[in-house]
Amino acid sequence: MVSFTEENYLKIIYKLCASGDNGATTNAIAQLTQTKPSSVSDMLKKMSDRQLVDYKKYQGVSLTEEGERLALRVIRRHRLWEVFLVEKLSFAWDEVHELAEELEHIESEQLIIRLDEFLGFPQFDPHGDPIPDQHGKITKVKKIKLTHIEEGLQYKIVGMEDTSDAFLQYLTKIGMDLSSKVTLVEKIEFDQSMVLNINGKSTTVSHKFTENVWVSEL
Amino acid sequence: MVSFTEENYLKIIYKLCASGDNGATTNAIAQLTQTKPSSVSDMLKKMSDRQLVDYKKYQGVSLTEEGERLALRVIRRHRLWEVFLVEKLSFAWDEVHELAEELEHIESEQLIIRLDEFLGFPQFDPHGDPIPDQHGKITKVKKIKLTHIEEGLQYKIVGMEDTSDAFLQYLTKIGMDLSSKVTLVEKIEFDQSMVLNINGKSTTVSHKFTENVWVSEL
DNA sequence: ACAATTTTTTAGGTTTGTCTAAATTTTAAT
DNA sequence: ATTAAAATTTAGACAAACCTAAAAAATTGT
Ligand SMILES: [Mn+2]
Ligand SMILES: [Mn+2]
Ligand SMILES: [Mn+2]
Ligand SMILES: [Mn+2]
Repeated sequence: MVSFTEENYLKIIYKLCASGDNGATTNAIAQLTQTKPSSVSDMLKKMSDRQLVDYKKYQGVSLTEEGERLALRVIRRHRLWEVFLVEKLSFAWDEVHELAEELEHIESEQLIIRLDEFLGFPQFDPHGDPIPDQHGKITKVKKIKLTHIEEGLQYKIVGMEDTSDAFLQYLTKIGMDLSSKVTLVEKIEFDQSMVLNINGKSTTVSHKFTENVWVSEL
Repeated sequence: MVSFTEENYLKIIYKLCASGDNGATTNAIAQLTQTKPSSVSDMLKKMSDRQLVDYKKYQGVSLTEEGERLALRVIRRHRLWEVFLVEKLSFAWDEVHELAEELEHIESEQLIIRLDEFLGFPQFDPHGDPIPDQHGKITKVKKIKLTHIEEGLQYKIVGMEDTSDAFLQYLTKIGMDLSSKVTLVEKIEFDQSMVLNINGKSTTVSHKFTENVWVSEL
């Protein structure tokens, strides 16, 4: 049996390891769990004893095979609940994260199998992130950061790096969402900001912004 | 903020007070929470400090107004989730209790409002129990125990006292469910067992059985 | 009324997950 | 190669919710 808290740690460690190539650091985990680094150290020791993570003092941490299996289960549940909330209960995509953060911990294989079926076996969540199947397998999509798009080509938004409410609300404000079509109008060398054409409308966005949006070529 | 555990206590105390007319006892609560009486004593003291219950040592316990408000919120959530699981995810009525026991603690007013709407504002849960509205108001139905039905009249099943899996499975086995139609064929004075006509089929049931089924006259 | 039994509470502990403050290790800067 | 700074871990505590064993209060039977 893996606790609520352990599930949150597993998910966070999974994500930190997936983005960077080396293990997750104590401080990074503390920030995402909203706890102190000392608490994280404690927890990592316990999870290491339980063989959920590979951990050597001062050396960062990564998931064991079992840990990764469990992490992917939580991610699957999180994203399926997000689809449910948006598709069935008509929540906006920027309102569902916190709720899914709780729902993901309901422990029942049957529940998730039936929810998946009820939703029509969705492949992606409302933020464009792939939903692992029952065996933890994820559909990989070829995607690049908005930062690196080229003039003359057409792109489709497929996901966001930052999924904070603030960011998602800003996206809504400038009329960008999943499957929006984008082309590069002009790249400003000075500060790497970009003038984009989003669904026909021209908008200027910062480098920080373009680093947080994933697109794929059409 | 009321914790997961407190919500379970509130619900249990509500139900114990609703059935019997005097307050809930420590032992009864311990049995339903699956804890020891000493743990219940501890918890009651804490909940009393927080003004969720009226509690005097050795005197049993009942809910304050605030406690009752919170209890009804949890009951509402529990029953709405049960409807969701049966109506939308096609679970059987005897499979949903444990799951709803977890889902009921997800904290979000909006979630429940939208779930209620999605389900079409149901009045009763899959076991025939009324669902409190947003303000905690419950639709009362005139109902009697199966034990007290009379010959010559027609009755409809409207709820169960015992909602354990064992009981619900037995009901399924003898072909009785919510809104089944029942008439009394014969009452055996010796042991108070009854021969019933359930949807046209004749079945004999014990006194213990009839004490656990609620019906209303048609 | 009084002893026996049952119910309830108190005392003292445990586990989980967190904290602050202090110590240690690693990394970065001279 | 030292030293300063940053990251991490340890030490010692705490709150929530539970436990067992023992004490106290309430109830029951005679
Ligand atoms: Mn979570
Ligand atoms: Mn998502
Ligand atoms: Mn519950
Ligand atoms: Mn029910």
